[in-house]
Amino acid sequence: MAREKRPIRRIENVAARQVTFSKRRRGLFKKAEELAVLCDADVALIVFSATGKLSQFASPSMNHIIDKYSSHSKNLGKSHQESSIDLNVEQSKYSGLNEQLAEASRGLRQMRGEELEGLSAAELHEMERKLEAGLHRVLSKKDQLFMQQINELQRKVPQMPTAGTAVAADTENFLIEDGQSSESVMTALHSGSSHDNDDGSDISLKLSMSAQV
Amino acid sequence: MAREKRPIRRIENVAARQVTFSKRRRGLFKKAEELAVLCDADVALIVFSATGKLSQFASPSMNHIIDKYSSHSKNLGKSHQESSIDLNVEQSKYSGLNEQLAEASRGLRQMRGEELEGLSAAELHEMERKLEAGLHRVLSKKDQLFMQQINELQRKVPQMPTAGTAVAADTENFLIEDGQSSESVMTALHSGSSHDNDDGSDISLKLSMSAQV
DNA sequence: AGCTATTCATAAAG
DNA sequence: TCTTTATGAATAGCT
Repeated sequence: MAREKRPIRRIENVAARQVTFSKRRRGLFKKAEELAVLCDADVALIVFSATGKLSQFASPSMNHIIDKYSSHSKNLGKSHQESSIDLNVEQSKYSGLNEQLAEASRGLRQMRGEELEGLSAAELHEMERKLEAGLHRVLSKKDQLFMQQINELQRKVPQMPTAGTAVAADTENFLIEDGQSSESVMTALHSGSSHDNDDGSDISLKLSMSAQV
Repeated sequence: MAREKRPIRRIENVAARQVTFSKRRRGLFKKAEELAVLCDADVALIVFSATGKLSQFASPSMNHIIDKYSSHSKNLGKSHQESSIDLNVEQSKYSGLNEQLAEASRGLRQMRGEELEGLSAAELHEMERKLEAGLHRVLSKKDQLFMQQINELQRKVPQMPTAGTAVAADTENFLIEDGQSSESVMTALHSGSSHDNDDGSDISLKLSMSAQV
């Protein structure tokens, strides 16, 4: 779609392939979300680059859709039905807990900025307020911690001029730097960042019923 | 992309939504396949129409990619082995529900900036990063929402000078990546078509269970 | 990463 | 749904 039409076959040049991958992946994910939003469809997109990097998008959530997909394809023949029933029974026992957990997980995801699709401007504003409040407390706590450490060091090394300048406590030069996070807007589902699973403990079990007409 | 730009929000008119769904779904699948071929990537795309019809595309195969995805979603189990195997693992998870709920709740409280006492500077920094990321997404979403509303109003009131300079609502996907090596083969699978009678006949009730870790 | 020239995708209408 | 057409988007090749 540009200076020249590109035949649809594997791009041999590695650099060119990577560039094209980046550009097209972006476009693909954008269109996936547009389809989900415009047409009220459930969409899940998983992409592994040739080098193994994962990108994903899901609306409403990857787990939801994969579950739906699994149960959908099982209708095609397995004696899966019985285990399904068992599971449902099993599930009802815990539905109370499950709901609580689902709600907590949803709260966490929203705090992370995921799953924002359905929210109104007012609700978004409320989220913003909460996040800012939380951020403020975390920053305060961090400052406090640094201050403690600095004071402690100063006590140990009284020779050092207590210059207030040293206190600046540029709260930013610490080891963790993640720099790379992606830019932009949009609610996509994501997981697995480079050095830690954003809170790997996002477990949710939910019981849902929906009627689509 | 045509006679007029269509704002990216749910299409209310059922017939129009259906038409758009058909067109865009075709385009999306085409691009998904092109990405897989051109860039030697593993791609899985699952789409459920608003009426519950399934369409799918997968580069080596859906199972291959979902498995890869599952194991990629590191640590703790994945839940979607259903297509492959164990439902037993699922059950064993029930026993830990309480713990999981407790942990999720703790996560929420920490996101709110409570209970920060025990954390190290590095952990605080990480919390800060997460909160900022979440805040950024929320703000972006809010901007996006406003933009939509403004655009909508401007379309309704064309007399109004387009003063606002319709700032490009930079809508992008948020993808996060992770490394892992892999090889890829190519086998495309594609199925699905739509034929929904939005007359309100296609009714489906579903009961689903999902566990996200 | 940005920039165009082109090709592609698609909204509206038939 | 399929076709046509005008127009907005995506993107290949460069820098």
